[in-house]
Amino acid sequence: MVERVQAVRGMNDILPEAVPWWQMVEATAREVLELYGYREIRTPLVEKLELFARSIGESTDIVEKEMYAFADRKGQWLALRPEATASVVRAFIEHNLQADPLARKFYTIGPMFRHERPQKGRYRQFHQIDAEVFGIDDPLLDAELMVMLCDFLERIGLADVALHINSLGCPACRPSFREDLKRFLHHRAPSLCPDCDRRRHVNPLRVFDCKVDRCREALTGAPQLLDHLCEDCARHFEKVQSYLGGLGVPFMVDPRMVRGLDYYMRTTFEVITDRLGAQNAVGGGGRYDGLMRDLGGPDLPGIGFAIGMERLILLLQQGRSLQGPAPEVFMAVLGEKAVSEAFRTAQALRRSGLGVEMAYGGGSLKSQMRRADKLAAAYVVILGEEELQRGVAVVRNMKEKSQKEVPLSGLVEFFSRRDGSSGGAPDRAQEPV
RNA sequence: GUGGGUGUAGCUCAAUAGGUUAGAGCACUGGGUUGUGGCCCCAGAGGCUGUCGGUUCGAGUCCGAUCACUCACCCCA
Repeated sequence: MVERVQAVRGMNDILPEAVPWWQMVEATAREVLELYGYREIRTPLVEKLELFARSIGESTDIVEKEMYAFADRKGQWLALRPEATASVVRAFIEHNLQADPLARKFYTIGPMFRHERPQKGRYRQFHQIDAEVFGIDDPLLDAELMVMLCDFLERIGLADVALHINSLGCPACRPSFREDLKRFLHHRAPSLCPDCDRRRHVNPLRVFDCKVDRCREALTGAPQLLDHLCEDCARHFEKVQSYLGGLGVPFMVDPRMVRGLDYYMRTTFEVITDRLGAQNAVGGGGRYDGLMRDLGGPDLPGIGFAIGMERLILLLQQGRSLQGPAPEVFMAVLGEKAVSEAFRTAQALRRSGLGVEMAYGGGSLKSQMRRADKLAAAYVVILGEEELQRGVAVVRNMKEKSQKEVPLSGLVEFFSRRDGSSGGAPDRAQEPV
């Protein structure tokens, strides 16, 4: 037997059955984000490796061991994007978009790549909905961004998720806190897990979200980031909270939430679920005011988030199904002579805007009816030689189980008259059978 | 990268302590009066038991390797 080529590990096919979910999520994302003034931008999947090393951080796991990096035919180091922010910032700088007063809020939807061991909710090619805003440091925007995220999640029908927020401080206050924390961790070093013992040198803040009990205990009495915020950061964070509170958006301050990309500062946030096993973050983001400058652009503040579409859809699918498009009309044909006329009729109906499926290869009327039923067609148009001679067709309403004869020349009109209510793809989530 | 679990029909699963021709449900195809769907009944098709090697008279079953899937660590969306 011939050996079969399989898909690359961790990279999934999205089959027609699942596509309605993806389309629903994407359409809702576009609708909601544009309501808040975001405009779509599309950047390449491949960038120079350097872009990610400089933005995400050389010592982060993503850059150190998870990137799909390769040299092209001319020896230039490239990488498949592991996230979207760096690319959007790059594009903003490259096209000098700060000159365009309309270009401040962006979104992009597409695949990202990280070479991790796949597991539930974590794949090597995965998809994100990503939003970024440049040039606004008003805490009102931080709040609006989170409100928008919650608004979106609510509209697609995701209820039981929690918004966690934190502030990571800024270059004015974080370094001194970092030193305090380092000193503290130095004393507790013997009781830390090996990972954290390493982390306390490289990225001490990350010790906070270690899940090992030992480490959690060792951290009691540790200096708190939120107590060390400078005046500006403290005021900023306070305003964010008060704006959120003002709209009645439930949130939780989580001082342990530290994010894994180096560029984050001040406001960070995550949307958490307890229904996805280990991968509990459905979406997350934060402020990155120094990033654009570090990438050689103007010194503009930035903030953004990313939503993991696979995780989102896993949650939405739990116990529910979403129906795909069904044809309005199924053309059933009897006898060779009727085929051409049926084909012509189907084409005329399609041009009038109806979805039409045909009985290819003929078969008994019974089998054709069965197929129409499986496809969930609203109507079956039956054309046999007998009807053909009289210039009519039988139109059967599958739901009503009623049928009548309609002149072939009047078919398009017949369907256009009852258009509006019956037409269109059913797009509603349904309970399982 | 590290550990655990699982690979039998398109899907979900069976197959007594190794023992003849590997079964069932769903799905699929055809039929149950001539040209009418869902329910029901009948029939049919569909598998080198992930792959390679080993033990044995004999392997779906035991052993090893490999690949894949899966869960967890790690990391993150």
